[in-house]
Parts: sequence; structure tokens; C-alpha cells
Amino acid sequence: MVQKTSKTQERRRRGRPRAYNPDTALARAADVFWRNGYDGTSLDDLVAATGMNRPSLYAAFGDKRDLYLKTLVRYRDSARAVTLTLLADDPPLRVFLDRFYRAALDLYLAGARGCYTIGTAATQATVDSKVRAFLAEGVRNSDAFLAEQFSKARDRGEIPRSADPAMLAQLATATLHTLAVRARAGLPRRELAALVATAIEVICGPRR
Amino acid sequence: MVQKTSKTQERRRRGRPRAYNPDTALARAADVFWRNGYDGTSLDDLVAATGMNRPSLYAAFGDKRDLYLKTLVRYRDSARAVTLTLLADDPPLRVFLDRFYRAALDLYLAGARGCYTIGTAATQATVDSKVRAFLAEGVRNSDAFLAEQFSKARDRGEIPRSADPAMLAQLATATLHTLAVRARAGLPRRELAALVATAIEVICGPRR
DNA sequence: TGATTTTTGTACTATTTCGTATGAAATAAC
DNA sequence: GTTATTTCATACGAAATAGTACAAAAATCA
Repeated sequence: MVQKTSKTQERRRRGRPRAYNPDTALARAADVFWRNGYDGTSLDDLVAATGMNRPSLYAAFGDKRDLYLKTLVRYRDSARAVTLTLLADDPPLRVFLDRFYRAALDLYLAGARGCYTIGTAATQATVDSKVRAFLAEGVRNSDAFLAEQFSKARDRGEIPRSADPAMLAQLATATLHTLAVRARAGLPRRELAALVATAIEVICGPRR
Repeated sequence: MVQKTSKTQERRRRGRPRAYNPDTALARAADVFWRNGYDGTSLDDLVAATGMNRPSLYAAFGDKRDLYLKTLVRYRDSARAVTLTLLADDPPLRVFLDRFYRAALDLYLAGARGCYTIGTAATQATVDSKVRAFLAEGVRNSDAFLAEQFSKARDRGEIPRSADPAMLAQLATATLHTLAVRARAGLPRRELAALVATAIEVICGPRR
């Protein structure tokens, strides 16, 4: 039974059409938070960045905090999606890590903003338990995902059988964190790229 | 020629005496920034925390930004002083690193606030060039200081002759950065301590 | 064409925030 | 004791900020 009304082709809504695209608006809002931080961003800033008017912002995303939490989720999902594409051809561990950090640097160095989560959520984490939970989940998720990759690499003999995937993964996440901080400090890409190369060497052990 | 009026024994000022101690006031101000972030901290918060009244705050430290910059310097100097004491008995590299990270965890886990610089200055870095410069200097300083320790250890044969002190130092700083983030995410000390142990193992290489 | 629904745009209020003006209080110098 | 100096304490004003009320606008439905 083929139903013709697809889910992607949303049935046209009834009233006046929206003048904004919710996802791009969310992206623009994230841009502002990314640069100014949560408390450093005013609703006027968000209005200006999204092109939406104030009541529309509230109707679409709730208050400032709701909106911020939604940008965090969007960022996480986006980063996750990009990362998965890097695994499409099932590359060796070192190749994957090289791609992974290169992608991170591309993101972090655009405007020297570093990582969105580290740059903004880390500050809010002390005063907002939801943000803290999100940050914790993000770190744990990075650890777990990378641990999987190390585990697979160990099975393939790309790293020593004695290696502990979970612990190496934490160091790989640590590398991501220091890149986030250093990018925000304005350090040049050349330095960060060198750091990545060393980190891969040290974490994965001597090439075999 | 012995001058009796020592510099520590400040000559009594002329007018009404201060009701506050500048250094403890600075420490209290840092506490508030540490928890709420720069933009999340109001002057009323600072007044409440320091016990000073508003005009005294301005007279003593300048405006909010000046005050914040002064807390950053105080934090850096304090951290530096503590670190130097850890070197007093000229310990082996691994012993020093163990002490170093333990001290960091003690600081970061008090209230799960993480590192003051990473937690607050990283956010401000994008909008305040002085803060960004401070952050960059802090990272570079950590790298350089640790590189010295790795270099000394190499001379002593504690790590392989082939090791690159400068690069290993960056990984040691990376470990500090991830601790800062993870502490702020509320992760338990046990996990962070395990991470430290692994990091020391991996960075310093197998014990010889 | 007219009713209904949804979004837009402007304007508004209550609150918070920063920085300062002003006079009282406490000390040293004379 | 009087004067000069420095800090304290209250209070104030201008600007910014978050969130909302309300009517006009633009679409669908009947």
C-alpha cells in the first residue's frame, strides 16, 4: 500500500507562511552564541542574526535557554553526521584519526571559535544542569565512539594487542579538547596540525 | 646603608582605612566569575561577594573588565607558585607529573569548576583580545614549562633519547585541558585520576 | 467572498545592569 | 582642635534586557 503523501513533503500549513527556515535560523543563532557565549548574547543579537522578530523566536524555539539547548543538539547531530561520513570507506585507524582531526580543525579555525560545546557549554555547565548533562554526555560519547575505533583497530592489528581502547580513546578526546582551547586562543593552524600528528603517533604507538 | 622603613611594612595611608583586603577581594571576585562566567556575573554579584561597595570596587580595580583581567593574573601567578613548590625536591618526571595533575584535580574538582582560565577566559577570548592574548600566553607557558621538565627528564634518561620534549609537553598540556573540561562536566574524580595515570604512561613511554 | 488560522511587526513594561554623584565617616598631618 | 585626605555608603540615572500584548498581514478552507 503506497501512500502518496510523503512525510518529507509536509502538507502546506494553514495560516500565514513562515518567513524563516527553522534550521538555518538555528544555525544563525548558534553562530551568535558561538562568538559571544550564552550570557553575552542578547535577544536583540539573536533577532538581528536570525532575521526573525522577537515573538516568532519565542513561538519557534521557546525562551533564550530553550533556543540555546536546541542549538547544542543541532551542533552535536551535525558533528556526528560529519564524523560518520569519514568512516564510509572503513579506513585504517590512523587515516581515520587524521581525517577526524582535520575536520575538527576546519570547524574550530573558522573564525578561531574553537568547539561550540567547549567554548560555550563549558562556561554554562556550572549554572545550568541541563547544559552540564549535555557536556558530560558529549564527552562520554566522544570517548565511547573513539573507543570503538581503537577496538576495531586492535582487532585488525593496527595497534598493539596490549592497548586499552577505552583509555586511548580518552587521550584522543583530550587531543580534541586541547585543539578547541588552542583554536580559541588564536594559535595558528600549523601548530595545531603538528600537535595532531604527534598525538596520533604517541597514542597509536610506533607505526608497525 | 640600612633603611629601616621596609617595603612590606607599608607606611600607614593618610585617610580613612580600607575596610577590605585587596587580595582577598580579588579572590572572592574570581570565585564569582569562576562559577558564573564573565558575562554571567553582575556588579551586584561582585559587590555581594567581596563585601565592598560599588565605588570602592571601581576605585580599587577599575571597571568590571579590569577587575576580571586582574583575577586572571592572580590565578596564573598562584598556579605558577604552587607548581614551583612541586619541583622543590627535584623529583623524577613521573613523580612530578603525578603531583602536578593531582594538584590540578584538587583545584578543578572543588565545586566542579574546572580550570578558571579554560572555564571563563576561553569563552571571552573571541570578543576580548586581551583575554585571548592571556589565554594564548597561558597555553604557551604551560607548553614551555612542561617542555623544560621533559627535556630535563630526557637528559636524565627517564624518557627515550628520541623523544621530542616540546611535542610531549603539548600532549601533557592537552591532558590538563581535558581534565578542565571533564571536571566542569561533573565527571567523578576516580575517572579523571585513571585518565591521568594512562596519560602519564602513554606520554612518558613504558617505564624503564 | 468571507471565516479561520498562523505568522509578522511594532510597541510596551518591568527589571536588571553599569557606572557615578554626593555627602558622611575615619584617619593622619599640622 | 582644625584641616586635608582617603574611603565608605546610599542613592541615582541612563541604558540595556527579557519577555509579552495587540493588531495587521498572508495564507487555507468553505
